[in-house]
Amino acid sequence: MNTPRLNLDDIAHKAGVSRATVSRVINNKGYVSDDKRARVLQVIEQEGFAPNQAARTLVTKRTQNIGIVIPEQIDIIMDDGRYFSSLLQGITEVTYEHDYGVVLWLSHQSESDEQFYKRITRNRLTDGLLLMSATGADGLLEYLAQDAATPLVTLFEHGRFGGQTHFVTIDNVEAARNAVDHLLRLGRRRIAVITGRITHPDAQGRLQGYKLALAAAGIGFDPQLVVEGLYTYDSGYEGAQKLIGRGFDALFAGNDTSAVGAIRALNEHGLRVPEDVAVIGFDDIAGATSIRPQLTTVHQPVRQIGAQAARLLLEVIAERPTQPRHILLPTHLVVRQSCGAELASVLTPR
Amino acid sequence: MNTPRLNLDDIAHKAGVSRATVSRVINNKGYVSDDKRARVLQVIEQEGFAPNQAARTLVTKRTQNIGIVIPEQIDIIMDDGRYFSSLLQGITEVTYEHDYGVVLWLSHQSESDEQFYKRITRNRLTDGLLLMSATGADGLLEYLAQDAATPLVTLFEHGRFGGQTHFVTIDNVEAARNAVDHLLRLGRRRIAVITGRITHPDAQGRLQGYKLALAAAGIGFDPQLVVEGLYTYDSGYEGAQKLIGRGFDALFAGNDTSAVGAIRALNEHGLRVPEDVAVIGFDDIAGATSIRPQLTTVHQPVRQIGAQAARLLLEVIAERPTQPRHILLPTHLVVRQSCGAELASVLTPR
DNA sequence: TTATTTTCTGGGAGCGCTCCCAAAAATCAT
DNA sequence: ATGATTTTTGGGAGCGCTCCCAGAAAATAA
Repeated sequence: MNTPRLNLDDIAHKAGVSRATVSRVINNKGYVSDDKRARVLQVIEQEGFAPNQAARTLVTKRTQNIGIVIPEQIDIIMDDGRYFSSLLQGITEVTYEHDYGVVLWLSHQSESDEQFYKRITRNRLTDGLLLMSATGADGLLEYLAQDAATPLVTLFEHGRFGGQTHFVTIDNVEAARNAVDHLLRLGRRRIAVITGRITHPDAQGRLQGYKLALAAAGIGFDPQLVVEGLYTYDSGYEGAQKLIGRGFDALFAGNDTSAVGAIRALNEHGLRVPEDVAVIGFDDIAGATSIRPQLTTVHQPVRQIGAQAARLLLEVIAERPTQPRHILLPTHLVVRQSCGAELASVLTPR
Repeated sequence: MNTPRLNLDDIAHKAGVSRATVSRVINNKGYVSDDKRARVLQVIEQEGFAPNQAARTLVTKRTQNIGIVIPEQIDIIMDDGRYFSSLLQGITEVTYEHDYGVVLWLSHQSESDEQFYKRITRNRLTDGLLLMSATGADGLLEYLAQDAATPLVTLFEHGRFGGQTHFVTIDNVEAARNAVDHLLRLGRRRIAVITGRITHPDAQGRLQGYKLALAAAGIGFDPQLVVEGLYTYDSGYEGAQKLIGRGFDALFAGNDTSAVGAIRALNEHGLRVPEDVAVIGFDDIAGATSIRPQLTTVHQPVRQIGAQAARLLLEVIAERPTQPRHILLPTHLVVRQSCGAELASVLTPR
């Protein structure tokens, strides 16, 4: 039915050389004379030949694939469409360069972490895995992290197994320090925070950055101004409600979604943003520009995170390092309206 | 370094049978006595054995993978984060059941349609492809559609090669008919439309549904009330501007994004939504509930679209039908505020 | 020149599986 | 009982590749 595909022997025959020589040319290793190489390359080009990946995998034990593991609880993807596509673009940008394929693993409602883990792992379709961060995927991470045979890089630092795996994340401390610093420079002095779940390294880092900024400005830390949230709209809304009455002129939210919730609560209590309360969020989700006031927020270099993670994974696959590698990427503050920079006399450009 | 994985012979040996018998058990074909089958299954279970996929692929020529092809111009994904993840969940729901893997192909800025096509096609990592709809991916589709060796299903009907490929889409005619009918039942009589690019089957179908609804209500079709848009915010904004002055009391937008743009324009001209103009969008994007008034819109069964597409692809892989198969999925109208149903006396429940 | 090293080449084995085929065992028909 | 069928089993070939190894050819040294 289908024309059978050519194989190495066919190419070898057409080029008047042996199968082994063709293999050497394709893999660019071992000795092969210039004229034969040229001849082989020409035949390959002309026939549009590509070696059979399955046969290659069978002997080399390498699939030239990485897997992206997406636990069902893909919270952040839900918030922002561009997030996932940017990440994917970053990842494939690198896999493309290195001629790797990408396979996707989504967990399925009906399966346990263990089943999911086995499904991913058994068929050996991949040389390594990229685990998308998701709260609630701890069980899965545990399986994955303990399986030394499967190179693993996580996107963002993960709760329990945090430091033990390779990961790429953003510099949360610095990002938060910067954001809070911005508020301070705008003259705000009572800065409240709605954090993420505080067991999470991200949330911890952001809180620490907040403290550092205050300390640098000689302002005491007031635990009354810190509320733990969940990165959800509702937790932002409720967090702001708790804070009202404690007296604050600025709010640093753990993420944009909770910032939006908080702004809603503030407005309902007659507090204007940014006049009465300056607000800064985190993530720079797509919706950040469509709410009023437009949200000042910390922009994450999502595409680069993906690219770096892929790059790191390929390194791990090649080098099998024993020490965990961690990459921190810088963020930048996107100043819009909610921080009140436009109102203030002291402006921080850029 | 790594413990070598077990192979069929190992399992055969442990179970006291031959390799061929183990294969028969695993693939559930051919004769094998009950006791041997049981013995083999037990050993497989106990050893956590899974056959080497590469070796299987090598001989069967089947990869047990489908590919999802995502052209760079992933417009709709950008609009709505839930869209892509829902689609993916639908797809993987089916591949999971049928024990298929999913590999991802994103096009890369620097490569031509032809290069992308070859990259996807050469390595033969997949048994078939799912092409994500994207305006501007016509060139790619052309390559793919002409390659009879690669089973292809497109998500939504695609412009030029429209009917020639297998596809899954929604019933645009019916959806639009329904939406316009809703407006009519609310007493609106002058219903304007901002379409998508009219060369696109989706847009054509929606326009046709509009006409059918008008005809059924005995209302003449006024070409003055039809404006071609591009599914973008700006085109919605501009489309509404063009319409203003032509006299209309309702607007059916080609999608939510352009509906939002249109509402903006209407408001700027002092027209209230829904009091002066009732608006209905299409897609039910995540943001539809966060704008004011909340958008009445046509909800697409995204997850089902993904699932059906995957199912169809598996069928095509198995049966290689010569006639193109088309699946139309029903939509439903989500009544919120922008259509003014709350104001009207005549209400259509559901 | 011959001996030695370096470069180049092809044949063979084997990765782990499926599938074909022939033979053995069990079942049925006569 | 005997032969004809049906069920069950294992061995062998081969999918297309990489890699090892032995030998040929070319380059260099003596």
